[in-house]
Amino acid sequence: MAGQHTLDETERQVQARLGDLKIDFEAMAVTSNLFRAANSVRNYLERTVLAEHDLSWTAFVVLWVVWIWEPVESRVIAEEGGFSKATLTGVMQTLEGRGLITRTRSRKDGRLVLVKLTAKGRKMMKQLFPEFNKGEQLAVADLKRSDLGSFADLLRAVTLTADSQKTF
Amino acid sequence: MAGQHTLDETERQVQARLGDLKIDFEAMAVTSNLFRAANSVRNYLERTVLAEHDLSWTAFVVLWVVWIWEPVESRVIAEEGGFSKATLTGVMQTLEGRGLITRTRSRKDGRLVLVKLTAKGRKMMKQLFPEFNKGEQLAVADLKRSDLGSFADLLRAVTLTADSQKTF
DNA sequence: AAATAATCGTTCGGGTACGAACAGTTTTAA
DNA sequence: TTAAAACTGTTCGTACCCGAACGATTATTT
Repeated sequence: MAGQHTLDETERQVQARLGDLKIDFEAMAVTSNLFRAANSVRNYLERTVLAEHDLSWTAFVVLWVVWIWEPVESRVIAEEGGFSKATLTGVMQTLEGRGLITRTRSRKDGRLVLVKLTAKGRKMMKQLFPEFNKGEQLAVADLKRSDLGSFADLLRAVTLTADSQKTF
Repeated sequence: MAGQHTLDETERQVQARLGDLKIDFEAMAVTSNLFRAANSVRNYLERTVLAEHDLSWTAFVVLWVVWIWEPVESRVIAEEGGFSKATLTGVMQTLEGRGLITRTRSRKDGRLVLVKLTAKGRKMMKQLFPEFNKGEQLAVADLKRSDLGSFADLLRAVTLTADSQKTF
């Protein structure tokens, strides 16, 4: 994954293909490294912690959100997890089939579906999350501890900016 | 996407479910915001720039790598783009069907497949990439320009750390 | 109260996404 | 040089992943 080409070389190639068109290479470096980093951490966690429990990334995110906020409506899970309602339906069918969550239609509002963990699901998360957090710790292990706060702030700022562009 | 729950509230809920088990909340904040940010930027770019050209995220990444480094071997594209060879095969079949790339077996090494853009593919990228870069610019528009360099460095460090954990 | 609009979760179709198994090619060992 | 090992890209099976269209429910308008 860690590209074998240098940043300089890449910039030269881009410029060669675009003539003297102005490109913002700093923005490009940030976003491309953002995707690389997210991909690497995700792959690492999927192949280690999550694989042991036979969970996909999205399945884990769903379980996590439900674990923290149950009972919780489907739309909240989708919004909190950053994927579509369509995706969520499929993943929840899998999780329900494995006996990790339950879905019940809300009595107050017939449009809503309330999601909860089963006892089995709660037991899994209680064991799984500390392992997952160990993996998160490893992923940032080479960073200066004092940088973590501002790093998270920068990431939050990017999220806010991108999300605000959503509706235009 | 931007979670409606505060960070403090989330931490309290996690701790309530784990008793006094030690959790690294700083690492958690970094990684969860990393995924949020990557997701938001990706969704934004997919819905705007890429949708206009009817391209998926991965399809764009493939085109980009080929555009810069053609002729390039399949394995390099997969490594550079951060996805599996199996995924790549499917995406390239789509792109070949749309007449954007060509695949030819290497004469020097019969195992390799060399990928190039067609004239149509090159024309598309020449128009598309500047638009894409405009989107990247927007995604980091609210950040201080002077922070971009160290931000990219932090992201690179996370990638290196996570990738080095890959083989254990 | 009746028509209209908004919201929610599901379904559908097509395109990723991955690990594992595979066949073909090249390299290495013996 | 022949057998074993390593490597590359494809196929297979299963599970996401999304936008669009849909039916059901609730809210808003008039």
